[in-house]
Amino acid sequence: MNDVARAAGVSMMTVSNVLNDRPRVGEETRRRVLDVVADLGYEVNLTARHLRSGRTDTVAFVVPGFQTYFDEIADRLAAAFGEQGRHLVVESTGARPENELAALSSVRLSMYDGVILSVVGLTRAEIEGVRTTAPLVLLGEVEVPDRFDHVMLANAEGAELATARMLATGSRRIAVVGGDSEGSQDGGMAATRRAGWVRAHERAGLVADPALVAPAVGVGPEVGREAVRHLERSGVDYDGVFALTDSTAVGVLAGLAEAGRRVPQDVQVVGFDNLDLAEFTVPGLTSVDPGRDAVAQHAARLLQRRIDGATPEPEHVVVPVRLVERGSTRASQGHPPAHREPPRTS
Amino acid sequence: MNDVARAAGVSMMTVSNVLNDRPRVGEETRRRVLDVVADLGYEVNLTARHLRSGRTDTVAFVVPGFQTYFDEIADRLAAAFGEQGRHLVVESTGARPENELAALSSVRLSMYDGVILSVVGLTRAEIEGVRTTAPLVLLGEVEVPDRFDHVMLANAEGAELATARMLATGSRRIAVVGGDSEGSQDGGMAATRRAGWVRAHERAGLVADPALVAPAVGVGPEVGREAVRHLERSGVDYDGVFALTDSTAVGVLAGLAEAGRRVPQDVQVVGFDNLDLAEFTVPGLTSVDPGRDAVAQHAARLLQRRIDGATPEPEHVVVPVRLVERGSTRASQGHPPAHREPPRTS
DNA sequence: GTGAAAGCGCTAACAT
DNA sequence: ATGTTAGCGCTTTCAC
Repeated sequence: MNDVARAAGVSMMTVSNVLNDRPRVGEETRRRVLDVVADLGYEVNLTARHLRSGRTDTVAFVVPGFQTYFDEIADRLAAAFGEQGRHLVVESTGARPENELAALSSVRLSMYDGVILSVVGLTRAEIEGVRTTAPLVLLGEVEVPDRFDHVMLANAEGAELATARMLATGSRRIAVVGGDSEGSQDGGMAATRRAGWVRAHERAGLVADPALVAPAVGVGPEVGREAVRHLERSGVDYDGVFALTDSTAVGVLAGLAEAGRRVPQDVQVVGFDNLDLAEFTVPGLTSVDPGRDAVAQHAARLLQRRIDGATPEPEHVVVPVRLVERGSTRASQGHPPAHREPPRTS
Repeated sequence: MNDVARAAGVSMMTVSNVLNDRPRVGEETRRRVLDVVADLGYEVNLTARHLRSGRTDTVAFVVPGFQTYFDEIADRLAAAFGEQGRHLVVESTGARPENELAALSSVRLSMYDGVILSVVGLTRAEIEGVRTTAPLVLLGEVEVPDRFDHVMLANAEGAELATARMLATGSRRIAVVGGDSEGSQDGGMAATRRAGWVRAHERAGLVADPALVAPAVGVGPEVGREAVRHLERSGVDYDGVFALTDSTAVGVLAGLAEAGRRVPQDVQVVGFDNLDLAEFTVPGLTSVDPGRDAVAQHAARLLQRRIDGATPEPEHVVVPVRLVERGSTRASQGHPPAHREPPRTS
């Protein structure tokens, strides 16, 4: 930068001003500086800028693993922050609580203008211990202390919706399949969604059979297929499956196919997340849509206001869910649902 | 850090030495410093360290989009670099060439100890213009100048393998479905894989029908489903589909299901990438396995030696592929294939 | 509209 | 084994 300044016959300060599009620079000076910059191929050192100004123009999205669900959110976040000239980087904790905690340390936080952390493994107490004033938004289906901004899904409601839907079209033995991410704590996503499954039964005057809860760890398709295999082996009677995530549901569909069960005639299936993929399974997967757009939008908004330096009341957003119906559930009689997609035509 | 030094009664340099696990510090001094650090809750400023030392302990993986294919590579890269105490961050270019170029600018490169860039949209000429000595490894199915390290797949061979497999079990009208990522250049992945499809026909003494090439842009499932719909509408005869990516193949399977075509009896399907998902489609998807482990391993290795400061001859690695057979292709007679997975049992 | 001085927090190099 | 000096490249502050 010194070189540029000298070559342009100005001070470093003027070069800095030009490069940052600051107003009080003469038009001619600006041209000259830019020419020299182009000539010399000069590029600012972002690290030095960061050290001096505290700004990185980069936001981190820290996820438990590189997965489709987070991909779809990351895309939206990247778009939101891109509009304001900020970069998004994605980091993975590998679902290890110690890495989640590390992401909350000032060390890592200081690398970014702000951080959006998807929490799965930390206890409330561990989060409680976090001392930071850096812009931070928590995402995820766990309890977090009041003083943090937090975006989560209406998990219980979604699970209830999914279960009720299958009950409404005749299923009476609905298995719950799937668990939490590996390394996650109790009281997280799985427990909450299972509670929704129970409540749907209660509301219908039925009793959910605990034998139909497949204990499992993990959110991937292996979990779904294994659970179905287990159900088949154990000879338990079932005519519906609520998969805690779409990814698991994909495994459930594979398991049912290999067992020769027809979907939805013999067994109805509903997932949770409404991944883009849900439209392309065979049959199409009825799924709880968590409003990913809303999740990303809220997260971006909450982080933005922290970055802007405001210290508002922390917000705890619960994003509403809806059910998107596809071929893995039987057509419901009478009142057509709001969001059934048009039937596929050849 | 100054505070820590003072409180511990030592100089900043000693604190720095302790924090960096450098050898020449007395055991007692080390204890005392660490105590004070814990007491004061001091944490190093990574930016300052970076500015001074030039080291960030962070490596970037720049991808065209947050997608399953790259997720699976990112996981492996994160593991590889994690072992050496480096962080991996993933950035997306949105498949926009200008962003790929930006990732290659010194500005961005200087943020990281090294960068692995997955190229889809840049022309050879554009890459040629890149002047950088920063540790950089290029990934992807495009031509790149000799002076860069580059890891790519055996695309043509894989496509040939896929096509030949369907020819061997009776398909004679094999459609090619899928395109390049949006924003990518000609001569990339799609062209190369289509060439493999042609060559497989030639080797079998057959002629590939250009009418069976579905012109398409994009690598997602929509592309696959739309292509099948188009084939059906146009009344073209076909009894096999080579999908350029597994993601597209998933859409193909959905399209075939909605058209009432049985897989593999009426139409065989082979994909490319062997995503984890391929094991869970209905039926299971026969797919070309690009050796993701090898891709990640080579990329990590090549980047590592650059980071280590070596300036070796650039390497151009072509990772070999193999075919993993599942239910979307008919059983081959006679010589059983090396990699057919065990049949699913209930 | 432009420049000079100061310093962000750390570490390399060289003392001691 | 520990301390001193200097400076990484930029921007903030204040003066002109």
